[in-house]
Amino acid sequence: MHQELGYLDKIKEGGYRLTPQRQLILDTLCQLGSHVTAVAIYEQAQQTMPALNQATVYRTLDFFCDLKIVAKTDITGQSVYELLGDRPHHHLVCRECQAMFSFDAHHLEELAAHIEEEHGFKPDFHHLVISGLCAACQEEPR
Amino acid sequence: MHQELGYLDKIKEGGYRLTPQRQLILDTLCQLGSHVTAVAIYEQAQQTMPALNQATVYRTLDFFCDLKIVAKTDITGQSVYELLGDRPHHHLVCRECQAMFSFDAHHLEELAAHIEEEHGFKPDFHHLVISGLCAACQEEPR
DNA sequence: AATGTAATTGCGAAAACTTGCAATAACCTT
DNA sequence: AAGGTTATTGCAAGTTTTCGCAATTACATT
Repeated sequence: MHQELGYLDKIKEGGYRLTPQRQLILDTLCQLGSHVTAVAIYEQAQQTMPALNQATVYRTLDFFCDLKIVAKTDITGQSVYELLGDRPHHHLVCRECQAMFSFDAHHLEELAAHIEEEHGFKPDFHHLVISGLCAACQEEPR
Repeated sequence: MHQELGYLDKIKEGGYRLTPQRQLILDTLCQLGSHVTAVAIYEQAQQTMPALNQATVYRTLDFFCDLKIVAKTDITGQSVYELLGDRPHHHLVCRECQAMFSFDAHHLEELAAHIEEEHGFKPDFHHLVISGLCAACQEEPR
């Protein structure tokens, strides 16, 4: 159940340190689930560690993004964070109702091939956000 | 040469007003070229219109994004803005050297078809940013 | 177990961005 | 051309996010 161990390894491997703050923020991300704001994470985590600083939360989230432990996404003007599992996945965000859907990475493989062929550029595709109109909102008149 | 007219039409069509501020910011975007920060736009535009306010710049850029006149992109933690031409295009950003490359939208058509088929979701693909490793940086040892 | 080194934190201040509100001005109608 | 309506601006205050620096502390080494 706890794949958190994998995250801890990633931190250690890079020669970085495993601090209580980092563990706490990781736990909090697990607890709060997907698409949480930095402030929400801060408020929740602070209940366990009152001395925790906002700046530390921002820095830690940034750090996790660099390690690809966490993805930062801009959803309709809000920055939200989310733990990335082992398997890369992507998001479809409806521009009307803001609903989010996940979709698997395998669709992107041919796109990746095209890009690499034409531009010599090797895409990462860690976490893509595609905006559009969901099925439900396509039905509605307005 | 001046496709700015097209932009002006877009504004009018929506029932919005064409103010000197909006014209100025549009001009400034043309002048400064692609991938400029809001602050850079403000500083440049202010030389022509000293009373111009920062908040107006942010609101105007947001407004242009809604009208799809401008795209806002997060490049390595910085928000940058760019005029969109008639033809949608997308960006490849190298995670090492931060170089940017454009690529045409037509590659995305089959991806769009897949997504629509499987999820009933109609993607927009106005402006995608794909991170990865450019040809030059793939060569380099580190 | 004690020590040294360098990554990480907290703090305070700054920068970046947003928002509510009253005043202004674009543009539609006459 | 003048007037009315309402979108848009400027201002000032608020919120969110970043940054420099000194103090702390994780962890490798002894």
